[in-house]
Amino acid sequence: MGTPQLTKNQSLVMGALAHSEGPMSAYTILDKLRDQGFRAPLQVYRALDKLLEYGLVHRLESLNAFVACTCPHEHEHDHGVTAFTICEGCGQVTEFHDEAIEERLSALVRGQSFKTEKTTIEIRGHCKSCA
Amino acid sequence: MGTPQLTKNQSLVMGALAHSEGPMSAYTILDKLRDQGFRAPLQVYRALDKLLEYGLVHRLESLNAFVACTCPHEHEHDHGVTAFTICEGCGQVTEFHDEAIEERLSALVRGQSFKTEKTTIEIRGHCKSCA
DNA sequence: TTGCACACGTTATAGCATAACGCAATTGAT
DNA sequence: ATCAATTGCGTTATGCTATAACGTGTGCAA
Ligand SMILES: [Zn+2]
Ligand SMILES: [Zn+2]
Ligand SMILES: [Zn+2]
Ligand SMILES: [Zn+2]
Repeated sequence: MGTPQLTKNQSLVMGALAHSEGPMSAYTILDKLRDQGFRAPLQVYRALDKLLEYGLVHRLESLNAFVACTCPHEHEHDHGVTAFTICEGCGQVTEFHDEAIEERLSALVRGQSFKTEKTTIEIRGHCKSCA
Repeated sequence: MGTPQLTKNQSLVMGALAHSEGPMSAYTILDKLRDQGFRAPLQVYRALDKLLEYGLVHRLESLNAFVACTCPHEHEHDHGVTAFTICEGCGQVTEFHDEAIEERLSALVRGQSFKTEKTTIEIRGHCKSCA
């Protein structure tokens, strides 16, 4: 299955994230959308749940925040393991993917007979400009 | 250098984590330590900050929880990148380290001229018993 | 003695996330 | 068409996670 038509709330949240420079918390999104009628956190969280499910948005666990997916290709397939660099200086987040890491992690985890459902890789530090 | 003598609060928090089967949130730790005189979250968070700094404890970003480090060796050196498998069924957390992943990530990040300060790798899924 | 660093205690507040209720619109049988 | 199931939506209330800001006491060095 691909991505279904987004509902109004989902589109608004997606738009807010897509036009944002960096990651946003759910409450920041809420504040951005008050003028479009948003009143309560659940409106944001429910939209985010769907967008995460569709793979249009990623959650940054170490930030309790969300970013629009920056994958170039269409979102009609699982894009395996996603990793992020997160600059503590300017807040810039860069998404990247790597087969080698994915396979190495997969092998290690197989050794534990562990069944992976979701992998989080987040690298905090400073980007080139903020070094 | 190395790990200084722990204060009373730090020892209590460390003990609670070391004797726990799985990860604990700061508030769960607080509840476990009420009988030893803990009254407020900050008592826990301040101790955790130090224990994290000394490398005796790890924070699980995807759980907002903490675990005692299970590294076999002494804690007198940085143990590079730490990764975890986290079972959604039984809560079991397994810490592991891998040079190959560390170097691959390091190379990828160097390509962005990014300076790493902290790396988070957490794999959620189900362990052998909970498959 | 004075100043500093550090741990500690307490109260209050900020920030993140979900439970539980009810309603409305959609879909897809029967 | 009708009914049931699903899904999205709005609202209120609540719970969980983390830190700000203040003051105290202790140990140690200048
Ligand atoms: Zn992506
Ligand atoms: Zn930067
Ligand atoms: Zn460790
Ligand atoms: Zn398990």
